[in-house]
Amino acid sequence: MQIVNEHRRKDIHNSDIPTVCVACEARHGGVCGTLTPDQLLDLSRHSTRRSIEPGREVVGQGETTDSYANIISGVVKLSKVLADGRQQIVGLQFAPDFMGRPFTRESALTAEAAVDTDICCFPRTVIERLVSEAPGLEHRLHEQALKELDEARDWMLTLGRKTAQEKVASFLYIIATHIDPEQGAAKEFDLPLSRSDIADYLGLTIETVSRQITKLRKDNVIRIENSRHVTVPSLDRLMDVAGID
Amino acid sequence: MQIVNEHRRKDIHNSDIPTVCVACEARHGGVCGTLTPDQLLDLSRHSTRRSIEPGREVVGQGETTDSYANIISGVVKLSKVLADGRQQIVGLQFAPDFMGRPFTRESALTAEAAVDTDICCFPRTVIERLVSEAPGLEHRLHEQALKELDEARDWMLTLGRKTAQEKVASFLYIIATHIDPEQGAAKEFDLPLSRSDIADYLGLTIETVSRQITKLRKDNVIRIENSRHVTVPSLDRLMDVAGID
DNA sequence: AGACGCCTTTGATTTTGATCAAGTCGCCGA
DNA sequence: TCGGCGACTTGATCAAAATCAAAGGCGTCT
Repeated sequence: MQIVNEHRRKDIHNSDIPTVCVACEARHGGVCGTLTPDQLLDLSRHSTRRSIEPGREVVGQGETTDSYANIISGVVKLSKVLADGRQQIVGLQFAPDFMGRPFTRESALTAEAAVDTDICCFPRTVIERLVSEAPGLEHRLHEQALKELDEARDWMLTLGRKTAQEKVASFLYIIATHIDPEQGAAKEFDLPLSRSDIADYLGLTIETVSRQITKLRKDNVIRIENSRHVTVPSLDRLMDVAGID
Repeated sequence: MQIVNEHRRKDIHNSDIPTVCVACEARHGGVCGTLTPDQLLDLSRHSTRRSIEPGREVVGQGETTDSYANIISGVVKLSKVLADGRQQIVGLQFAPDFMGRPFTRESALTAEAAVDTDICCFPRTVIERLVSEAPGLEHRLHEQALKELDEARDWMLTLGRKTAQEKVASFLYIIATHIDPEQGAAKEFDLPLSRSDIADYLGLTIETVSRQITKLRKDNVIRIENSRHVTVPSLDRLMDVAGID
């Protein structure tokens, strides 16, 4: 595991106010704005940048989490497994999301990089101290939790009530709009997940995912190259197939 | 809709500190402890008690929510529907949960009483003012959001990866442990949901739910009277069938 | 280049749960 | 007491997705 942790004293000690983490030069998902310059400096001093290759586990289910992290780039899968190995991905986190589970030491999930991912970690003790000092930070974490809750509930509708075809289209829609949130235009992107991951996200098997992707291709809803690179000519068409109003 | 709103000045103006909402005599899911007596009085003055019969909608999907509520007794279903009418229950709220969606005016879901339910409502303006004054209240709301997020993700595993039998057993397990959280003992309770609601919660059809309940009965995992009253002789056995480790 | 391994696709068959279709049960009101 | 109605159950059949099985592509290592 590659650790990069360089604190640039020059940025900190000169007169301009830091608004960006000195360890990773990122804004930490909007948190920076909720902190005073001193608090940001405090946070930055304790932050550690890590690069994670696909498939590497960040936190295992049931392990103690002792850090929070901000995703600088990449995609992280959050998943749960049953005793017999059946697996369900319960959330995807994209930059610049926060990861971490406030106010509990046990992680109920496994977090794993889906593609090459850079994160910036902070010890929970530092975050919890800052939360007690800066109410704006708790508000920011609260908003993140509410966003994840909304996403989880949307996905429950997909898992419980949509057909395989609609599920796959819904997944492509999520990725397409995350990669490039602009409306209207044709979308082109690389899938951050393997067929196996997509199956675990959708509650399907690999074979069903593959067949449904083939069907979307044959129906000209999407184009595919190298099994990972996707073009969506019309997002409206995709939404229609996905059952999104 | 029945409105009960009686403010007992005697409780407020005598010397002892109020720790309980004067409108409904409840503790509002632990919120009371996060407020000063003055703030609690403020909240109580604006609170309104409502009784809701089963099936009545509290807030419709897409409607503006202008109040928060604390569930005094009963069960509330949170659900989402697709354009063609397919429905998914995305959460159940039991007393003394908080309901309401902080920091947004649009409700993405429908909230509906599953059984006779009493709630105590506060206007969002009051809650949001108190949040800005009392950081402990935001913390309390944050914890509620995290609890709902955990429950949603657990349920995603059920929806995506469990069989019909495991789903029904998982549902019974949730109800059993909510009604009576004590470990070990045999559980006996009335189902707060109809077969149709259970189906919408589990992503199944009524018929499948019915067949699986019949099977659990024949396998002596549960006993049933009047199709609503359930006895679970061994919670361990139920957990086993539900695939809960 | 060739061989191995992994991911993906495609095909044949089976299974699970959905759908269609009658019943049954309990409750309420005439 | 009898209908009638809604909620639930049960049975027969069907369809969607899982499973089993066999390729096909693509990158990498030798």
